[in-house]
Amino acid sequence: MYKDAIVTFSVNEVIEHLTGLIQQAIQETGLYQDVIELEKPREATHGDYASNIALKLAKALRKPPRELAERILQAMPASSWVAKTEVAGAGFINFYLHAQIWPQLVPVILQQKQEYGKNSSGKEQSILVEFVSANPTGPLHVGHGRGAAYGASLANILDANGYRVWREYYVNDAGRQMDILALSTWLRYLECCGERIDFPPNAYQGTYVREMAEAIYAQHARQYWHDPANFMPVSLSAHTDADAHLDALIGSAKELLAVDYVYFHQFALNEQLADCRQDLAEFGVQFDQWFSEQTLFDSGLVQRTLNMLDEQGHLYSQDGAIWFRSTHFGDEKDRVVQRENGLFTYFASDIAYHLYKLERGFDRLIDVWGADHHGYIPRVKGALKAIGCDAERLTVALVQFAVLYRNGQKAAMSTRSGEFVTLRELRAEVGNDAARFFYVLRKSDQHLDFDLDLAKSQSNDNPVYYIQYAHARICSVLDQWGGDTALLLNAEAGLLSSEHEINLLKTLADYPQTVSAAARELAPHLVAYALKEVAAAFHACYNAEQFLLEDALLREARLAMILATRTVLANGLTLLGISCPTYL
RNA sequence: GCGCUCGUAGCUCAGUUGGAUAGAGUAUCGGUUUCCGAAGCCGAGGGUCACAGGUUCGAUUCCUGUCGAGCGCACCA
Repeated sequence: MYKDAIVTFSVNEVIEHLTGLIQQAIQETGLYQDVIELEKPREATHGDYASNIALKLAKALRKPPRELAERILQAMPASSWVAKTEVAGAGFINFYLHAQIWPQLVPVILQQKQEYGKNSSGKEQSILVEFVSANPTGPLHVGHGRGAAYGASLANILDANGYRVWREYYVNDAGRQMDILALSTWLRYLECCGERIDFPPNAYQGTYVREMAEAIYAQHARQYWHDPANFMPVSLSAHTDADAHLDALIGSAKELLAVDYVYFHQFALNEQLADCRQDLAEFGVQFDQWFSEQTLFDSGLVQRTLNMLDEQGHLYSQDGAIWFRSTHFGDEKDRVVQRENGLFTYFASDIAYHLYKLERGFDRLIDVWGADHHGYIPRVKGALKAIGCDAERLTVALVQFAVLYRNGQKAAMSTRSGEFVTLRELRAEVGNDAARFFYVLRKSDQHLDFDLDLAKSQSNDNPVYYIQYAHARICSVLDQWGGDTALLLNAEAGLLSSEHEINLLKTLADYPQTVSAAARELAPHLVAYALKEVAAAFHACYNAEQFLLEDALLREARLAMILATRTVLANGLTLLGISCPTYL
């Protein structure tokens, strides 16, 4: 019986117990309040938990809150968990718990191990998290890195909350940007052939394009050569529209190369996708599926989606294009789905993509987008509504771009110009762990100032080491002890009673609530902050108490406590995709 | 011009159904190791929560306005 009590002990239980006490007291006094709130006071001097119930009731009853609080307290049944109650401040009821309830948590954590902190609130609902989804037209940069770190951590957190999570990367392999990349590669290839090319300024400038061209030239020599005079008769002049010029070049390339154009297109796509995949894998970011935009066209789904919209009367023609009447669904203007030249817009395939996500049976969709796409939300949700889907099932999580600072100045970031810091460079400089942690330490919708010089020169000051150091310290102590950690499950945790010990145990007790809050708010940064709290409580305890004592009972109790601490640190770091080193 | 997101300590940021004396890191200053890892711990100073109104027992939090910042307003993705 005692054993059962141990196994189920949690903060949830404590909170339910306390709200139950309040509930009983309220009924006893003949009052009524449907929702009973319990909060953790900021100040330790305000108890372990506090209720504002009297303040809430005061308004309706037109009585002084302190007087109501006193009445409620009088009627409250006694509890073996509660050491003291008091009325404080404007009319708060503060609860002070017996410190001895917290050590009960230690064997719970030691038993649950990597399961500690998880819950089943997701009820096996399936949820698709789409993130990164950068165009495969060049290396990932540090802005993509933030979306990757956020999305991957979020997916892990949702998984820990009992959702069935599907991680997906949407590959934009069908659009104009890919054509520009294919063209860029071919032009660089012609340079390899010895031609002098007037390389368009709005084509991809990065050195990786040259590298692809060189690889193709090394393998196929002049097989794809064509005389530039045949397709670049006039260079770009002031009165020419740059985009039109680029499109004309793409058209010429397709005409001259014919099927060989597909080779360049595919080569560039495969190359960049492979690079991207490897980069993310090294960053600890894995996907269940890389979803090709092209397949939406090949399967006819885009056309079918537009037909659905058309049948409902949501499409119309104007100026030679076909428009979706998104203004009927909350958007500020109507949007083109098929251009005058017959090509579908990105929006058209995106509607099809979102429809298909729902058709695949996912209960919920989360899109992780760069915050610069926020204006895009109303039209996607509007389109879902228009084809009869529940747009509420889609949540768009916006991630602000990381703003880079180099030499105290904002660093330019443009894929086209090739002036950007890649994710790979960042990882090499500060390490995967520091990068992952730094990315999710901020609320995702906040701008992130990423000082490269600071990150590079003082990577040891990164807060991730504070947490990893706590983990390593524990490993070190347990290692010096040398005993069998499995035996610590039977330790007399009840011997833990010092202020530092209790404080540490409370941070461990809070961890499951953090995991569920992080899922509810789609906020991995909550986990990062909670881990800092755990580490801080541990470091303080470490400096105040000795672990490797002569007294076997107390020694094992404390070792059990730090083993539990290590478990929580490891569980949290794992959610954030950060390693748990045994030494630093 | 319109829309979205923001404005918290010198700096970078937490603070979530509105709660008590607004917190942490960093930087600055002062302590701390014959002892399990000092990448640690303990302490000090540092604030008109951009500004002005409003809602109420109570506002950093909700509403309105002003100022300031970023982003968006394509037959690009």
